[in-house]
Amino acid sequence: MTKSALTLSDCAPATPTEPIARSKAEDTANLLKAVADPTRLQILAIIAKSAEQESCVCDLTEPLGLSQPTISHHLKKLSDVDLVEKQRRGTWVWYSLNKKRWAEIAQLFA
Amino acid sequence: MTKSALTLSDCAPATPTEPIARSKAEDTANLLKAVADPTRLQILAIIAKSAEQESCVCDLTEPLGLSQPTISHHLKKLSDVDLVEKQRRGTWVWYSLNKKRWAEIAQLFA
DNA sequence: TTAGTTTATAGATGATTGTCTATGTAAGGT
DNA sequence: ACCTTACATAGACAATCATCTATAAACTAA
Repeated sequence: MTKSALTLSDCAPATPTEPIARSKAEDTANLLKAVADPTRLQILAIIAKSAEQESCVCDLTEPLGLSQPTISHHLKKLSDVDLVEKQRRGTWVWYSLNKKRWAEIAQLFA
Repeated sequence: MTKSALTLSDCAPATPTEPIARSKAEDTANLLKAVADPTRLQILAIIAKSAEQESCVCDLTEPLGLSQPTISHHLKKLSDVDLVEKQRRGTWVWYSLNKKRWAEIAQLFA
């Protein structure tokens, strides 16, 4: 069998290792769920486009037209799967992309 | 500004084109939602691994331990975003990957 | 300490989703 | 025609989720 373009082979349940494959599929799904939301895609795009490749919460509320707690909620989702990193500088918290994690997603579809 | 690794730039809301960027982000999110589910990841992996790179519904129910309607439901989700293609041969319906669509996802994270 | 600013958390709510059972539809065989 | 097999659709239900308002927490500056 030739190697397929799909790099999700381990998600397939071979009978003896079924629970392992399932939990791996769940991990991957959790990561993808974090990016499978229009608002979070916009957040990531804004961060990537911004001058220093980082944004604070207050930079995001106005362009996205959402409340501050909602933005914080989305950033937490992204942070929970390690797709963004946060850094406090004084009163502000700056969020930036974790490019390594981003590349891991790309690898899933390579 | 150098080109970033993020290829989702159009999701960022530049003030005058905000609704357009939003709808593009929604389209992308819909595509990603289709793969952001552990069962559907397993389905895709099983199809990719199988001999002729295609599976019928009945090939999936047992290894995944789910009912036939549930499998059909997931295949419809994948089919709705054009990630799998269906082909009826007699009583069976064979599902295969749409590799072009798969590559489009890869491109999002390139 | 007090006030002001920025971010996080808690709780509520309506919408979406993954799953099931029950039933319908399509195709093949007797 | 009838039965069987494979798949799709409809409806129900519990769980998850995106959003809001209200409030707490962290930090700065007088």
